[in-house]
Amino acid sequence: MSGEKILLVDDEQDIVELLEYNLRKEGYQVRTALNGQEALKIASSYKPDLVILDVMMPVMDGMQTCEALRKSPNHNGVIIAMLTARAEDYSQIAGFDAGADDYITKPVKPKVLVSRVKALLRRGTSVIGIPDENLSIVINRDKYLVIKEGNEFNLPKKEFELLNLLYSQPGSVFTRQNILSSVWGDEVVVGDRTIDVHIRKLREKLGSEHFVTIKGVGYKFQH
Amino acid sequence: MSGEKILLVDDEQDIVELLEYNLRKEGYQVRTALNGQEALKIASSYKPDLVILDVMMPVMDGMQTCEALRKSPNHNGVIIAMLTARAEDYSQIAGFDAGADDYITKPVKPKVLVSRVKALLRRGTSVIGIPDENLSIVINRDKYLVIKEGNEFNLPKKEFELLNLLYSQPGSVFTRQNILSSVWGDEVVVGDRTIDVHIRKLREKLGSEHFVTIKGVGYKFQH
DNA sequence: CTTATACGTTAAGGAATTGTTAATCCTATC
DNA sequence: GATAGGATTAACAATTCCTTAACGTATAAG
Repeated sequence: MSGEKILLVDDEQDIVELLEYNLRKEGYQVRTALNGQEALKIASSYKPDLVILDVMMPVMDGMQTCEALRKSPNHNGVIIAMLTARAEDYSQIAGFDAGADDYITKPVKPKVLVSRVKALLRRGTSVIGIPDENLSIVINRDKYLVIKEGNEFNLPKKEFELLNLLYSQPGSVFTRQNILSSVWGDEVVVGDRTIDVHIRKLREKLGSEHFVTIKGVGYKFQH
Repeated sequence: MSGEKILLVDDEQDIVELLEYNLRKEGYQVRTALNGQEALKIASSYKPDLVILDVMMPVMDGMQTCEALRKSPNHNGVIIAMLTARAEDYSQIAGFDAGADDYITKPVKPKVLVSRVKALLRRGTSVIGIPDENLSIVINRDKYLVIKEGNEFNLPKKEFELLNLLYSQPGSVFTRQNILSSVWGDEVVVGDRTIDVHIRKLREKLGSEHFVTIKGVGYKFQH
């Protein structure tokens, strides 16, 4: 048994206990949280492989939590499963769009959940990368900080978000369209050269070797 | 649009057509089969990235097909989603035990299926990135990279897309017409020598042994 | 051998995309 | 409402890449 780490987040104590018991029985490490805020706090030190998130929660709901996790570079590659009582389409789609990997409807029987978890982790483990070692550039999203070779930088908002996006999947190309909708949002219209100018500033501050242009396609970050 | 290959297997013609239409609209390549036996036959040449399998089918059901696919070394890493009208637990578990990656209950609305497919492939593509040792040339579409004997190449857009097309079905011949409409699009008109020049550049960079001319017909890629 | 047809090669021009700079427009904060 | 830092734009430069034209080569048919 591999003992992958699972973070289980639901505001209903009964459900949490039931599912926790069943997951532990299968050999997983389990920690729990009662809302999204608590979940994020735990996740930052616990580094779970899989997060099971209830959609309906007080304080911070599953969707918000999911987005927060996806945006955080500390949780790169984490698998997220959403748990909800509502089987309606729009909520499923919203869940996936927030970056969830799976969507499980409540009530869920323990055996079913365990099966689902197994399937997710089976796929996931091959993805989970080698831990980052001496990376020259590190992002601290909480503090809105970039650390390059020990020196801290304070980037302006847009630059930071652009960096954060590219950094979230180092090596992968983001199209201009991707970048626009992630950093600027779909409704905003900005000129053609706006992205370039921000890229330029990042190159100036962090070194142009990290930002690769794929002409006609987009940009990517590399360490 | 990435154009991953999906094999859709269901014995109900109506459902197949509906889902096929919706998946194609999202830019996926789709082929269909009406039972498991047919599915295996198609899969062996088509090499799908994702197989969507109905559980209840004549001739060879989804479970058997799933197991067969998992056992076959030709379909290493393929993602399998099961589709069934029954939401009961035991069938879900049986499905997962046969090695399915996801489980979708019918009736499924097209939008929901598409979301599910996206989530599955999102996770899947990052797995595909691990180079297959035996292959001298590997394409990583996310990173817009070609890896030849461990060395990474950054190809210009058109060259990359041409390679990507030929590479999608190694050994199969693509006619000039095929190539033009896939890489350049149907409305664009380009001169007679344009394709040749791009092929030449690919041969220069990756070795001419990989690009075979079939005179009067077209080109094919071979490892 | 000649001719026709399809593909190969090369280099140059132009088209398209991106880089750069500086000025201007915002927006939050005092 | 003044100010400062950030965001955006416009104009132009630079670069890369795509396409083409012209010519070369190969193969098969008459």
